[in-house]
Amino acid sequence: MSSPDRPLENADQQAQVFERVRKAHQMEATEDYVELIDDLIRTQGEARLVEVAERLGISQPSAGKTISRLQRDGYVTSEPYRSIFLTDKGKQLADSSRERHDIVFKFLLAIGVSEDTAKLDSEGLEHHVSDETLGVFKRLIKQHSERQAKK
Amino acid sequence: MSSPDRPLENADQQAQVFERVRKAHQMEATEDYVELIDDLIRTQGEARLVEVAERLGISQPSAGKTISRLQRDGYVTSEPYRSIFLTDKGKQLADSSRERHDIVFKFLLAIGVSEDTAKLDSEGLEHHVSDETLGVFKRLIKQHSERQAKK
DNA sequence: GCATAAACTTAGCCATGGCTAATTTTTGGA
DNA sequence: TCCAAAAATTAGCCATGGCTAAGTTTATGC
Ligand SMILES: [Mn+2]
Ligand SMILES: [Mn+2]
Ligand SMILES: [Mn+2]
Ligand SMILES: [Mn+2]
Repeated sequence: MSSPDRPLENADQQAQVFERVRKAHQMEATEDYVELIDDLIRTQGEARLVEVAERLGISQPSAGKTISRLQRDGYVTSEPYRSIFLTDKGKQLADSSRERHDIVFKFLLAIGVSEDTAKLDSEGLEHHVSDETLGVFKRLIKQHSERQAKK
Repeated sequence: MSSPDRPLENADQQAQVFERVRKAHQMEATEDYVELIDDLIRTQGEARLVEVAERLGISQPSAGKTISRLQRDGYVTSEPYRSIFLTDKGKQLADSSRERHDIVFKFLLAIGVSEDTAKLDSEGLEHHVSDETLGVFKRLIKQHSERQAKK
């Protein structure tokens, strides 16, 4: 019942792979928050903590603590009891995160995954896709839409 | 410079998406550890903490603490100063994790991603791929290998 | 305009997963 | 055999990201 013998790869190389995943996870909350805050500002005119917490499915104090960290790290500004604003740095990260998220989502649709599943999977996948892979995704999205147009 | 107006989705739905990502992250360390431990047992005859830590790129105490948790949760057994063994539950998780990891890796190769990037990306992506998406990946891997054979 | 409700903050708890320094146990070579 | 090196453990630190309970501020509706 054993799989084919994969020889172990070099230990250092493998360590670098795991290190990269840890780095991605470090940025994950930041990316999801700024993307969500930007969405709320666009559609509601402002981003309130209560709405951020509700959409993330966590408590207000939990969301508030992370917002404080984002402020500390220069992604957002916010005065006590007021709504949340993105800094330039935060807006830039929101834009690039949304773009990447959209590409992953559309790619999943293009290869035949359902809307619901694509929405679920892309929320986690987006943070682990390299630029190289993203480029391949974009190419296949384009091919798919061209195929659709021709039909 | 604004993107097309995406209306906000339902808050509850969105919360469920994020909740699913949090669940996936809860399992992530467990899956990576049991997969690695299984690889070490297959190729080295045993899994030593020193090797687990080296390959994850973390300190021995950090790896040891997580191994304790895996033991507490029934994935591994290990006596003090001895090597690490997988329980049936751990072996099953290792097998299914490796299988999923391999599918993601081979899928990336099939769509034209380089070996190095596929190795990097698949280590993070694997934990966020649903069964539905995995099925699509498998289909496309098969199509690709058939195309290769025909050529 | 005032009372109540909603929003937010504060305080304090917990688990996970990193770390270093110091100690203990095991192992292997002279 | 025994001693030094390697492996593992213990202790104690930290950041992140969850939580609840309780208090404060702001907004709302009568
Ligand atoms: Mn996103
Ligand atoms: Mn996300
Ligand atoms: Mn894996
Ligand atoms: Mn992994």
